[in-house]
Amino acid sequence: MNTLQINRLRMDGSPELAELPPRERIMVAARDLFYRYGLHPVGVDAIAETALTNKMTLYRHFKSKDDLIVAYIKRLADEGDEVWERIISENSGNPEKCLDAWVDYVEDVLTNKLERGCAIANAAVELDAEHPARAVIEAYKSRKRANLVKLFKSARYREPELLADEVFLLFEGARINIQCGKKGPASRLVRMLRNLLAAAPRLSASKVRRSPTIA
Amino acid sequence: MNTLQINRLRMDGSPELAELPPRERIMVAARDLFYRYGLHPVGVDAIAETALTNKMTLYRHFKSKDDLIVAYIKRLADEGDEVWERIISENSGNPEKCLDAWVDYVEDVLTNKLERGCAIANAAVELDAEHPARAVIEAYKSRKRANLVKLFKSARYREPELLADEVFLLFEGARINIQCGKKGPASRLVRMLRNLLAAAPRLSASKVRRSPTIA
DNA sequence: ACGCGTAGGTACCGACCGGTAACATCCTCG
DNA sequence: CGAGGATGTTACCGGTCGGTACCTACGCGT
Repeated sequence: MNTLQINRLRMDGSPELAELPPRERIMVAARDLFYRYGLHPVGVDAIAETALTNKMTLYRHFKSKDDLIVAYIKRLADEGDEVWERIISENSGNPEKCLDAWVDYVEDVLTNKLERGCAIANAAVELDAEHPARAVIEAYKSRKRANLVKLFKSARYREPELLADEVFLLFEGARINIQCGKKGPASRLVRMLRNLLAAAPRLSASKVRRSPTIA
Repeated sequence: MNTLQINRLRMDGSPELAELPPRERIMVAARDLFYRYGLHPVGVDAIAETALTNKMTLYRHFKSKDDLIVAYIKRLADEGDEVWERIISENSGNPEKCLDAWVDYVEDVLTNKLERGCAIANAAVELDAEHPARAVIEAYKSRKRANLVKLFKSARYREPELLADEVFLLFEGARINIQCGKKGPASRLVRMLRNLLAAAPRLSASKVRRSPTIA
């Protein structure tokens, strides 16, 4: 369709893109197009054009479209990890602040007008069971869940594993459900999350010498 | 014996598939292929062939692939509604039994070896915002959530809307997350669900004359 | 000045896809 | 029996897709 035109409009306003090295431009373009339109509908030509280059250059940096998809997923996973690390470091590992910051982040994600679900989960829906990107996806998702467990432990929740499962599934559910209507349960997740985290039972802090940190 | 298994049996030996009318054969084939491989990767030729017919007959019953996709989604939605109605009717609208039966159904779904998430949610991931099937999808998902609210109300939960949102998102999250690894939080959803439903506060039953029913 | 690696541009290939035309066949019902 | 409608079969069209060959042009270090 007019995929290219729509996207070129949006990319025009970014003067920095033209100054990035070709491989990076391709990554940026792929990230944008794959997320907005899905993996299958977006062709390599469209990515190359959006990246202000051509298909040949794309194939000099990625040996196939599948290879580019793997790189795309890895990039997403890296960015997700960075977001988490930033949340931890910006709050000096203080569990309460981290919790608040993470919920704020969730709120940001869910209220984003362009939200179309978790790009990684969406990719999992589109990719068949044998695709090399699946390993990256599974590792990432289990890492995310482990991060929550660690945070809940440091916040001294009584059942950090259970709480992590719950919070994780709620978030995942919200991100998939938002694609089935913006006014559904997803729009109420943040409130649920704050209530849940406030109400979940914790260990008493009486025996703690110093305030625990997650980092 | 849930619907998935029933349907898989129908596909496996496919003894009766050959005796179905062409349009129905196409619907069965589309249902199987679309779910297993996604909307985009499955071509109309493949569907026709699986349906023991050809592309021409397919196009005599559906004016386009998109039209077939809409019919596919509608069929899924109808089947989902039927599952719910069966749960209600088979338990005579008794809220407690309905709750148990629904959780059992969830367990069936999540432990099915072929589980690849909610077919309707997966379709939402693959379809762009203007696709005619989206209306069907949104209506279905909001109906599912409404069903839960009604059930929780009749079971006299204190906050049926909140609980419905929570349970709904947990289930949705589990079905998407199972595609990112079978050993993740999704595998523990059923236990979470039973605990949640057992622990959630209810209204006292003192003033109730007769046992309430959902139907 | 030179050479070399990287990038841009164009043209092309074979495969596949959604969709259609035209025709043969079969079943049913009058 | 005969006619009409639904189905099967083949071939085809135009477009797109992933991927490649080939050549040019620029930049950079020596």
